Amino acid sequence: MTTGLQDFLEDIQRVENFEEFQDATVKLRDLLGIAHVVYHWVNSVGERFGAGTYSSEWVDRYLEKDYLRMDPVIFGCFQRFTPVSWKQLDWSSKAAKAFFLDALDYGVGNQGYTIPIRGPNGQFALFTLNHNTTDDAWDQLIARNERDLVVVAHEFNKKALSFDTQIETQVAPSLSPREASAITHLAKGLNRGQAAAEMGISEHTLRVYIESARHKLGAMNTTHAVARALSMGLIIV
Amino acid sequence: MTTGLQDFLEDIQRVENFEEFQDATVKLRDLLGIAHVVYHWVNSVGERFGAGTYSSEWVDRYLEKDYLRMDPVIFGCFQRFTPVSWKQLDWSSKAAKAFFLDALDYGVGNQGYTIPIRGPNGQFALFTLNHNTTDDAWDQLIARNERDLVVVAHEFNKKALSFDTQIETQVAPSLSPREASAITHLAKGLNRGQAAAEMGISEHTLRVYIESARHKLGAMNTTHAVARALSMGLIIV
DNA sequence: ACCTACCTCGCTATTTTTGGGGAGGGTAAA
DNA sequence: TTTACCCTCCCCAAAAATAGCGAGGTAGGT
Repeated sequence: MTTGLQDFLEDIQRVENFEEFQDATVKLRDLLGIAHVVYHWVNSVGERFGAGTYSSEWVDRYLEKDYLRMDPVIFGCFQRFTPVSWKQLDWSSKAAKAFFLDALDYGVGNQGYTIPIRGPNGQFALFTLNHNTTDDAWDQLIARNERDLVVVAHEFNKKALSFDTQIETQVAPSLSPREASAITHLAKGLNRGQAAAEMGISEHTLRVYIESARHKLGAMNTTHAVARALSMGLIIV
Repeated sequence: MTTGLQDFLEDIQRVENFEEFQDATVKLRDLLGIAHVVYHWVNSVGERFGAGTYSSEWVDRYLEKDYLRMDPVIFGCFQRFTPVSWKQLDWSSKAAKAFFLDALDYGVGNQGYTIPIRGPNGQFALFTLNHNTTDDAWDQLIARNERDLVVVAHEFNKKALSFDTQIETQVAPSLSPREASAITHLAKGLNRGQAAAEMGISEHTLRVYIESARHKLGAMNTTHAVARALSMGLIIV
């Protein structure tokens, strides 16, 4: 490691509660000499957990305005695995522009670098660095720390997972092989008749699988069941 | 870095074609002194790309038997972000046991460590180390290299992405805001009436959004559209 | 031996979704 | 200015999915 990030990793591993987790984001921010460091996640039922150096006003506003659904950072990272610099993202929509200006108003810097993270049961988390500086300066900072930051992000996520017992308790229901196939075929776009033919069973039987899968998944209808199975990683389309 | 993995990272970055990519897996295997190193991915349309040291017989058999759909490694990693040792996975089902024995027959070692990777457009890739040894020896090897391996896996994935131009060309269709909301509500389990009420529009209008989203996504029905939108990361439930 | 979970098949009636066809007004880029 | 895409609303008939009831057999674990 080229910077003090190696030592910082040891620090993260010693973190034992939320306050220390929060402190770690502050420490990393100061270590890198930037404006903000933020870790936050959204799980499959929309619950949230986050820590970071954004002002609480900005966090509140973000939640209040449901920016989650128009934030290009969220959107872009949801589609990638690789870390992104914010300027690579698509800010062309009206909503995105308004969001960006609003963020600046609340003290968010113009440059950002976000590492997306995926976890169990559809966990989706982001680890973000933010600062107010020029493109060049930012690129250099990122290039210098790119590799280490991936590791740091992973360690943050590991810690966060260890806090939230819910992610353990909220265990994904297990589908039987036939249930999983049935749902998989539906997710591929087959209707019940086609799926039944594909599985070599009667449509009636297929329906029983769908129903029981629906109940296991706590879904209100087939579409919901497919969506839940997908985001819980129970099926692979 | 504690081993020669640092140097190996430089090697990966110099890789320029598939053969060199393949060679890199062999080199890493020898560097670590283990039986196998494998990188493979599955994208949202089920196409595959892989490189590694498994015998071609095993690869063929794996594809032929559609083990993809019962392999606990795939299944477990699909639900997690964190790397897993194979023995942490659930091998209790009949199918899983048979699969494991079959794998051993084809020269796959009893110990494994797999790092799941998520990419754009629902890309899902795995980076796997495999060996035939005791639990203790394996745990030690992993503990020694854990952190570096994450970085190595990322670099492999970055290279793989740079090869497959398809992942660039197969650009995810963009949904309009209303289309995205409509699909999101359906994915949450609302029916059309409820979704329309939620969005404050008539059910007829909602239907137009669903239809156009369906066409954009190339989906055969609503359930398919939701499934595609989800796996392409176009909506966040 | 019993219980549970899984797999398979059937019926009927109701509700929902889908596939066609329309129409008008707005915004934004070319 | 034209073109294109987005948002909004409407009707109708056919197809599909759902809710509710039923049945029986197999395999595994306590």
